[in-house]
Amino acid sequence: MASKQEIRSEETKRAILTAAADLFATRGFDTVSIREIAKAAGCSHTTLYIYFKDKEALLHHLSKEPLQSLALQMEEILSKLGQTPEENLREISRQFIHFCLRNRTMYTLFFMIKATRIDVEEPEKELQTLRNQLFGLLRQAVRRCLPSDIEEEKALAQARIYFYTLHGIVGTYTHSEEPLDSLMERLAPTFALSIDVFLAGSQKIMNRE
Amino acid sequence: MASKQEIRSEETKRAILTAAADLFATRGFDTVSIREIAKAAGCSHTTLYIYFKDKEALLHHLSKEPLQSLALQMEEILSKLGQTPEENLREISRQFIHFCLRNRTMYTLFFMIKATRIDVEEPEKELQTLRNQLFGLLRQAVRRCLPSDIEEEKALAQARIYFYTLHGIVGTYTHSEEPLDSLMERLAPTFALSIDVFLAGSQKIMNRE
Amino acid sequence: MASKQEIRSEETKRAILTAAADLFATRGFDTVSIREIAKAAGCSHTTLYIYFKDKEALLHHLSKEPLQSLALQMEEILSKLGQTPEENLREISRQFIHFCLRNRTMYTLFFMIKATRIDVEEPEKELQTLRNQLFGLLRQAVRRCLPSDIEEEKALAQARIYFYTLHGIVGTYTHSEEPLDSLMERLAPTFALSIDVFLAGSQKIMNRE
Amino acid sequence: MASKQEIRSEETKRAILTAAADLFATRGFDTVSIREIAKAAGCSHTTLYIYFKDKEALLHHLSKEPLQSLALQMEEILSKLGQTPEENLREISRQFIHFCLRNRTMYTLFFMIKATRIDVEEPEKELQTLRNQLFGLLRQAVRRCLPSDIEEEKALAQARIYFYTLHGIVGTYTHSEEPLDSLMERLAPTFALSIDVFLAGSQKIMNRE
DNA sequence: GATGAATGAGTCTTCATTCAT
DNA sequence: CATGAATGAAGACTCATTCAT
Repeated sequence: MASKQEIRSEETKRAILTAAADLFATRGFDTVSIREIAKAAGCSHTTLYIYFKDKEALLHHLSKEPLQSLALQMEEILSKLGQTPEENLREISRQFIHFCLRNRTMYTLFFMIKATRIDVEEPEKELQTLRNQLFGLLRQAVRRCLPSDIEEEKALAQARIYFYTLHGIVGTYTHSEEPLDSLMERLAPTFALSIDVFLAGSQKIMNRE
Repeated sequence: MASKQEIRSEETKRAILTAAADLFATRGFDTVSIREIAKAAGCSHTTLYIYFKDKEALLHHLSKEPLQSLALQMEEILSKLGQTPEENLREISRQFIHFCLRNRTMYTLFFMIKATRIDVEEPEKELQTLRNQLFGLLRQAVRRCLPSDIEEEKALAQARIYFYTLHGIVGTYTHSEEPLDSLMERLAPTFALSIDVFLAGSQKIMNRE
Repeated sequence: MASKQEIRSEETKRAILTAAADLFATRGFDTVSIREIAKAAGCSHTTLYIYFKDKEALLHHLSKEPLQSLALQMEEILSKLGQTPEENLREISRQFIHFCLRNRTMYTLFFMIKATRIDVEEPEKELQTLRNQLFGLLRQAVRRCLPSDIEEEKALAQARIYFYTLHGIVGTYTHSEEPLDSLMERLAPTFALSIDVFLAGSQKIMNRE
Repeated sequence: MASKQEIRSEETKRAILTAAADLFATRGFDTVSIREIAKAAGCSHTTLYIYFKDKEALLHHLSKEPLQSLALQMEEILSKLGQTPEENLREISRQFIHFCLRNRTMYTLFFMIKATRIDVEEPEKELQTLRNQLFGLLRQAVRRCLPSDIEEEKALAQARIYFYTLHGIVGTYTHSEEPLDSLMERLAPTFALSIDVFLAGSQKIMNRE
């Protein structure tokens, strides 16, 4: 069905994406040149421009898919029945952290990139939307672990604190050279503990007031 | 004692450092060009090379002093009498966060730069040492808030969790364009709350076990 | 006779030529890329190479036809009976100017391109020949308006002067963005006047001597 | 007085300008690359950017001076006493043609460049002004040769026709490879004759009406 | 006959850095 | 001590063109 050409094309595109993901992840967006990506992908740098209008277009393409699948997974977890909200938050956190560490640059790009500029075009807007969606989901997960009668303001503060924890964890290891598996094995308990500490502290303080 | 020349020389050097600090802080290390620094410092770009071997050397030089003074301040706080360990940790956290947000680029450079590579020369080693020292102080401050009989391993985990919170806070706002003052006014309570949540959660969990 | 394939092929070729003529005329030879032409012609850019060796080959091909038809028209006018030589020259001038302004790029290419280099291949030679033919016709038209007994040298000088006028008119408006129709409406009288001035002046001077 | 450095700098700048003028003149603005200019000037292409912000800046710089001096010369001639208007126009024409052929690209650039766009910045405006000034001077010179009581409209038409002649002359030989001197020697009489034809014709027609 | 894939040469431009003064 | 001059390496990107299908 798919002609040889189409296959080859698909391969090249995939090679570029893989190479770019890899390089962006290890070295950051700005530092990596298009020629490097091309070389890593085993093609000429001009070929890159056939598939992606821009270095930035490449980035957007690269980020959209994983982020969407992450959002999907998160929604799934959120809608699981038979879990306490706390278990739910733990699972969602675990998964979020794992995702971010597996897609290191993505992380930098998704969460640290300068907040929405107004003059940005479509593709960037799309990303921004996805980002907001993800944050919304996390916030929801946190909200459920808090007493339902607290003020919205306070819930927001707790969500922020939770984000700090996530961001802190991910940020700490984003630039580490340790492979993902070894990292997770070594620190997964600590990450889990982080969430537990947050939950315990958060609930104690909410009740205290 | 200091000849006129020496004074002038010192002035130029200082001008360069000030300009560089300013520019790095507002626009980031990579984005700022050496010529810009020189222009801002009111001297030729070649002059820069008289005082600093490198753009990077400039950065190292730039970071040393503030970091040292930070360490000093932290030590001071740590050695304060008449404070509970918790009050102590709150104060030290406040100060650390403030410092990091005031020296945004510095922060990125000090804390996110790839952990000590072996092939690195002197100046970077020095930074690394400072960095370790700072982390040691923070760790101490956390340790004091925990029951004194817990295993070292567990204390370390709590210190890590505390770091995550700090790193998360700082990382979240490092790239924000909001001026420091407005930022602090708006979020200082949330930052404080973060520490409280950590403390409450940490202690609850330590006792539970 | 012509198979379906041949017809289709012919259509594609025509589409390319039309598109190219259009683009060259409105935007100039250098500015237009081969991919643009292909897109405008509704085919792949590689297809272009089937029909034309080169971007330049395309141009030559493109110029040949209109130039030939121009030559034809000019010959027709020249052979008209019942016109004074002056009326003849006026008509031929009008037509020449109109042609040149309708085919702006062509003009640049036909009349301003560096005179025959020796190392040039066939197609360019052909163009050169056409060009010479056209000039010959114009020269003839001028010659007829002059006293028949003047030296050849002097007639040549007058022909040159006439060319200058034509070239000047066309050159002045070749790069104008004004549409052909509006341009002609606005300036046709001036163009006609130019020829009249030339004729009047030329004859006065020829007689004076 | 001028330090060695300043001299060298001046030399380089001059070399660049000379090379650029040369290349632009022979090959046109768009076709010439900055690297070529640099190579011809015997310096690195980056050096070029020290002296000129842009390829276009280079062009503007290149054009300003000669155009100004041309304007000056023309004004001088215009204000000469003891000449008939006709002699005046002849002299001014001679000089204008000579200038344009000596500064071939300049010519293309000054007279054929797309008429004032509104969004253009300072330097281009300056050029535009100069250009207009030159045209004004020529127009004046023509005006004086015409009966003083004719309508402005008609005078303008004559000025246009005169421009066509000039433009035609210059345009015809701009791309010629013949050296200026030989060219002038060969054709100066024809050029002079062109003006005479224009004058004779123009006056005859003006009187006839 | 027609096409998508791929490329190398080339465009302008910026930057950190060195050298002679 | 300080500087202007000059450079090479590198950046993103475009284009005409060829090859295998």
